[in-house]
Amino acid sequence: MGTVASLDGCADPAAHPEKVRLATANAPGPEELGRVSAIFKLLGDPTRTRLLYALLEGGELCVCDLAAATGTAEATVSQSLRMLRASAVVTGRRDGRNVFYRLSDAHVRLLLDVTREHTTHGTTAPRDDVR
Amino acid sequence: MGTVASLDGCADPAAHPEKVRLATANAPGPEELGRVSAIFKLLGDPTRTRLLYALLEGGELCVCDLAAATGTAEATVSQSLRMLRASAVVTGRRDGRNVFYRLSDAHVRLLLDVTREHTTHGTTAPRDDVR
DNA sequence: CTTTCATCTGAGCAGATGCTCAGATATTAG
DNA sequence: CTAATATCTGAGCATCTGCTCAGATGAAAG
Repeated sequence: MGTVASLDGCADPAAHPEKVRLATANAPGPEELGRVSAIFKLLGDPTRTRLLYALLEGGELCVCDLAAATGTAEATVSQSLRMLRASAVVTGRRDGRNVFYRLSDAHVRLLLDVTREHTTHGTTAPRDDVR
Repeated sequence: MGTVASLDGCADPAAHPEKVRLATANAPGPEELGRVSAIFKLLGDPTRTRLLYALLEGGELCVCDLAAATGTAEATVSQSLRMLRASAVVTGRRDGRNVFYRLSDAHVRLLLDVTREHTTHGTTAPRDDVR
């Protein structure tokens, strides 16, 4: 049989065991993967995305400012911010009766920038060119 | 009345109209925002996240390889890839009976890298330190 | 042509998600 | 103290989402 490196065909478990092993070995473990996809899921809701871009542009805003800037009910904003805060996407700072929120760190800003650029002049044209 | 720049209090529509205007002006429009959050939503499902990190590490894999590498049914993998392809997150290339997928561009790789780093040694410790 | 294999697709269902509403909590003003 | 304001929270519901299953499609082999 020999160990032919690259042969197509997809039986047993997989066609390219080496690559598969490489992928499984270096990929994030279950827990880390959970955290990562949780972050993305948070950014994946339009309401929360709106809030985050408002913070990206506005710098630091309180709940009612965010509500006004995004056209969202304050209760909704508050709940959204709670989730974002729980995953350290945003950070809250209390000042009197207001709580001011901002993006937590440069990572988050980078994510927002990169993705916006990707969709703007990216490869984002909906395609289905495989077949 | 004068134009006092920064006064707390949150009536009328907002407490800090200037920042609000800044945020609303520079933020992505409805359509762009839809595309952006759609991208994030795609990355926010654990199954799809797994697939993407497998591609990030493995380079280029066919459907059955991805199924094996991620422990996911092939039908599920195929459907996930269809969504990812529709938003140009991955790209498919047919070779014989196999279809090989890879991450579309550097933007996607950057997103995966940045987020993984963010969760690893990031500010990601779940906190609720506002109150 | 028929068979085989890899991939794709549609339907149906269990589970998750976000918004709204009403009320609680916290902080400052009088 | 009480009143007022900003933010937070829990419950309920309408909606969406992803997985599974069965069958279709496309490409190569006999």
